[in-house]
Amino acid sequence: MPELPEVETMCRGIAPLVGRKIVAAGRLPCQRRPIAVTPGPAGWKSRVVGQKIDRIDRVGKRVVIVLSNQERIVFEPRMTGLVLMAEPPSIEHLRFHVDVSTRKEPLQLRFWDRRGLGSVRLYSAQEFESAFQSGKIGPDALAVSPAQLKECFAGCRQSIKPALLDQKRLAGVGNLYASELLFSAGVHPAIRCHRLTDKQWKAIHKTMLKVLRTAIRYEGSTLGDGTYRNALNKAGGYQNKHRVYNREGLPCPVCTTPIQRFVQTQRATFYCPNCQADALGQLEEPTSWES
DNA sequence: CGTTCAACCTGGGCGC
DNA sequence: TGCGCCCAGGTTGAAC
Repeated sequence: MPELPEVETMCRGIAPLVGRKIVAAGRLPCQRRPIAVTPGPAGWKSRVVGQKIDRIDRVGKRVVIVLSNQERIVFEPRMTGLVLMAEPPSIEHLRFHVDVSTRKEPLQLRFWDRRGLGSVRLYSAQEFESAFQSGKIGPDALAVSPAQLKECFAGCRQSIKPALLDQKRLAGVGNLYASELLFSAGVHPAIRCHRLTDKQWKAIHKTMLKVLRTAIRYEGSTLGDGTYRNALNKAGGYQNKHRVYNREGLPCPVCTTPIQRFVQTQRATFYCPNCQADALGQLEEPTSWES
């Protein structure tokens, strides 16, 4: 679930931890398969306890805790992981925690993950540098200029929607926001990158920033299963603003044409066949993306 | 090299 | 009520 807006909300939610000192860290006993923690919990204590939290960064869809010794704790929520300071939705899915000291009362930083596809990893400064250097992950979706955005997809012949999900090209956009931003840009999700006009790239850039920033303001999207929560275990609000995602058959908010759903590289895509029509004839294979 | 697909997991929703 | 199947915000690595 968590895409850029949700992960950004997690980062902002745990900002009160900055400047405080870690007093304990470890994987909690869990009846489920334990979350992937690298290195093993035993190796954590000597490297983490006593360190101050200098800063909290976001790298694409990951939360990065920067410690005073320059090591990094990286939370990768994947589909259902949550970074919490509040009580978790259910205790049996709580798989990792860090206790952080404070003058008044202790705070806890927890990683909760229902499906357990996420991970927690501790990196040395050097390991972090090489793991997230350019080439391994693209520039952040909120930080690119229109020209840089186009450059991210230079030479790409893939359809735009699945291409937007490629974190090596551009970091942060996921399945939900890809559909939403292409709708706002009026661009058909199956048009191949190399056929997009400069005007369309500019529209994609503009609507990408707008959609992501607005979603951050609403603290992300909590879908029907209610899994996504901010750091204080509160649901987001952007799901009420979705214009095409999960709205198959419902009227387009602009033209009332029924929203359509189809599958691209195993992921659901939602779009309006009227607002995102192939007006410029850029779809070379008109039937390949159907059904 | 690009793309396709199964796999990693849990649980909600649906049809029968 | 229950069972089986399909679906889900992401990512990886193997197989074409």
